[in-house]
Amino acid sequence: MMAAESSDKLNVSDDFDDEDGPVIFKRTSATSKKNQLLSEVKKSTSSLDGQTHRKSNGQNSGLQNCKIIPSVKTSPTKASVDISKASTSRVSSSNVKSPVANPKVSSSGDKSKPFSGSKVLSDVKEEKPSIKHVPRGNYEDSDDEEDNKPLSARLKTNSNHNSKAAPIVKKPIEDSDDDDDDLPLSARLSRNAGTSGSGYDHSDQKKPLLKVQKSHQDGSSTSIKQEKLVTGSVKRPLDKISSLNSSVKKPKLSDPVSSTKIKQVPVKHESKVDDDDDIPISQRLAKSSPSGNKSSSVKKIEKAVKVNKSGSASFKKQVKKMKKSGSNSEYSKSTKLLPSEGDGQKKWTTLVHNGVIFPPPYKPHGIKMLYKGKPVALTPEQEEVATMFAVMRDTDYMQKETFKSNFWSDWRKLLGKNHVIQNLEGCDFTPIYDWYQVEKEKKKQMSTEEKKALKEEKAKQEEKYMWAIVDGVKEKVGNFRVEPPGLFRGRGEHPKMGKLKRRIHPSDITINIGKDAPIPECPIPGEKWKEIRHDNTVTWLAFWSDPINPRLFKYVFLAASSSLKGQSDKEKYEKARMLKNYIGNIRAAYTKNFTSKDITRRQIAVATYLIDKLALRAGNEKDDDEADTVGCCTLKVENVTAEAPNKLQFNFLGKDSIKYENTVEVEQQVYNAILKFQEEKSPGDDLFDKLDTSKLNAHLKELMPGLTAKVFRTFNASITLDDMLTKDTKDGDVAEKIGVYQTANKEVAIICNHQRSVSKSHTAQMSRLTEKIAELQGVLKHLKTDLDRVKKGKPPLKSAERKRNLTPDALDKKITQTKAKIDKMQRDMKTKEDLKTVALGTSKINYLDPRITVAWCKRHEVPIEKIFNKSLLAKFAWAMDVDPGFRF
DNA sequence: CCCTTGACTTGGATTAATCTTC
DNA sequence: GAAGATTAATCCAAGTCAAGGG
Repeated sequence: MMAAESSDKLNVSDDFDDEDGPVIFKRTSATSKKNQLLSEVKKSTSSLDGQTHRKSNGQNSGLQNCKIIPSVKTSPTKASVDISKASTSRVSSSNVKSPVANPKVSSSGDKSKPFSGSKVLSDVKEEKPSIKHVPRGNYEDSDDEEDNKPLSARLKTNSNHNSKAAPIVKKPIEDSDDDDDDLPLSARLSRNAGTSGSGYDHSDQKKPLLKVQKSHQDGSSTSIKQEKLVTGSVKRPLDKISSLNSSVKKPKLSDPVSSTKIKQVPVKHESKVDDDDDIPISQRLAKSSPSGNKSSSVKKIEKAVKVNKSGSASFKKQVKKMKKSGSNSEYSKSTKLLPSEGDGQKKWTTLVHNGVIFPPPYKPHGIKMLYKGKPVALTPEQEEVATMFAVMRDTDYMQKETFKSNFWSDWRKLLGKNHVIQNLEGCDFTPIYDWYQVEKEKKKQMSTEEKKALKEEKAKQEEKYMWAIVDGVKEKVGNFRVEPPGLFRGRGEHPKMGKLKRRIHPSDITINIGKDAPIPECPIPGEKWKEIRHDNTVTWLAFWSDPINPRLFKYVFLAASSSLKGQSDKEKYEKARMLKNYIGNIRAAYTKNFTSKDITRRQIAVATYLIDKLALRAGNEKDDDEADTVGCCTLKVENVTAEAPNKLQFNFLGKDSIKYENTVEVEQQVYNAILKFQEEKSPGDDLFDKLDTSKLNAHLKELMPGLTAKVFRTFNASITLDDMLTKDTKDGDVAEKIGVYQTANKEVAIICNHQRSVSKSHTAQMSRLTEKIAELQGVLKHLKTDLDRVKKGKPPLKSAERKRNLTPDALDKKITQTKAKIDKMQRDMKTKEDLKTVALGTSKINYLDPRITVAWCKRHEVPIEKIFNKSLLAKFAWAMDVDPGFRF
């Protein structure tokens, strides 16, 4: 077997690896092309580049993409693309300007700090502004600058909305009265007045935010000079393009694609929704919705497709072939179809991959567990499950009755009714547990060489599953390993915890692959796949149904670094940025509805307010066989406690059963509305009884194309980061700047309630640090004494080990050093304590527009690697060449 | 509409790899 | 160089939201 396998492997890898043809970095979209072109050129140019670690295999174009891309190139593509949708906002705008800006900026940049910053900004903005359709155009600049307004001012504005807001505006606000609209709502109103429960104290953190009032300009100015260094030139195409593609997806209403079609849609909405007011804001605001769809043409047929260095001839050939036939024909076809159709749903043209890999079969260990003190022989199947349980002895699932009883019920099915083992209480798994500990120890004791060899062996086996070729580009596959059997570990009080998650076989798996691609060989001899599909409207490569909940599926997708994922990631952020242009009106609209007589409207208004201000999740309904957690729409009466005069105390379990505790000051009308919603209800009743996520999102969509509840979280997180970085970054060394970044990151994590459990060793670590500090303080004291004595001509105190005679100067220096060391330790200790329950990673991965970070790094000469690790760099390859002046 | 299905994003914990320290 | 700490990668559960069917 082994032999056979390995040989297979070899072949495969060969396939991927050979050739050398032009290395293709990206997939065939317009974007990628450009990148490719330039990549070579730029290579050494940009500093970023230099720093990034390039992968040897080249496949990871990501980094390389960062390079500069000639903006020019893009236009052609675009132009063609847009024809039909010329009207769409984003698209058109993008074509036009941006490229220009940079150069000038850089030149002026050096000196005039204050201004340079704004210049940069302006170009950036230009992107949007130019677009006529886009709601409110260039105000961004001003906005940015004004975020600094004192809280009070903002608050005021905010409240003002009531009166003024009323009519929804027809056009995108030119009057941007509230410049601070862009700010997260939280910033505007003093948020947590109270304290937050156990978690962390929100109040502290926010305050700083509010307080700061300096101007942003300095920040940007400095950055500018950098631009040259870093990027070298003007680019930005990526951005634009992205915007092009971005909104597309499932455009439905918003999809500008077919302008004709679209028109009708709006109308419909109007009548439907607003009663009092009139037209849905969205219509008014955005007359033409954004989104350009990437026309099929864009996709174009990349003939040149080759896998980077890999790809055996045969493989390659296949690919090529497919491409031709497939994409070409499709392409032409699609163009003819209705505009919207074409690519609308199409996610890829050719797709080649090798399927999935299965966990090894169970190897019985033969250790006998005890039942009522006596050894019991188990069949391998029974033993396997017993072992899963035995091994979990140290986890706290063992204290949960649900876990144990679910386990027992499933295990008993394997044992059979008449088995000697009649109950779990009589079972003693210790022998198995001990055996497992020994195995673990053995593994740990292996020499480094052995470990390495083992690792390599595994890598070799998996190599062929790690990659897929999508439209001719080699991309990493995210999770190609089928989940091994185990006991289900639900979070929180999950009713199904402890149930046996059975082994998955090939016959459970559906493979999705290109029509012309070879069907992956089933890795388990004698078995076969459940089904083969060729569905290019989805991105999954394989799926099986979840053994715990058969209504759900487990999918195999491409990795985050793939351009398919990157593209949608970018679209997500573009949508959130779009919200920035609508948020003023949205706030005005919901504020007005706080007092609507229509209770549904009022609930929608209040819910939207909470989502905006607190970044709550939407809150879909859940089944009884899931943990009982809530989001905004599913909040219960008991989850919100009113505290006169205008505070609300939230306390509930959110996603993953993470506790959300927060007390915030809210608009008086919101406070009143909540009281009203709670009237005559029991604690367990729904607070928003007239609402659910689909109604809420349907409403949001009327306010802005594509808007849904989750967009607010992205928006809130990213705008907060952008704002804090701009405000708080000062001149200083890199470490200080990174500190600013971390502070902002932490703020975002707190807003999003991203928590982590404190590590077991936390307390120990803290006390160790305390000890060390005390020790150093002792040293310091001695040094001081010595210094005094030396000055008086006396010899230092004996202390043998301690230094011999030192000059006063030397002692002085030592004292200073020691003090610094103590200081640093104390600071480290504080941040450690502060962050013990805060998870910074989640927001970095999912909520913070990487372009904010990249642009900031460029402006402030912070190496991007200090902020993004390798996988983040790969994931955010699409953001690397952002203009240094980029603002969210 | 409402409910179910399907597909994709988000998220904390676990595990593996790497860096620090004594 | 091993123990400890940190960080990165992996794992897989748990959300969000669109769409389809009745």
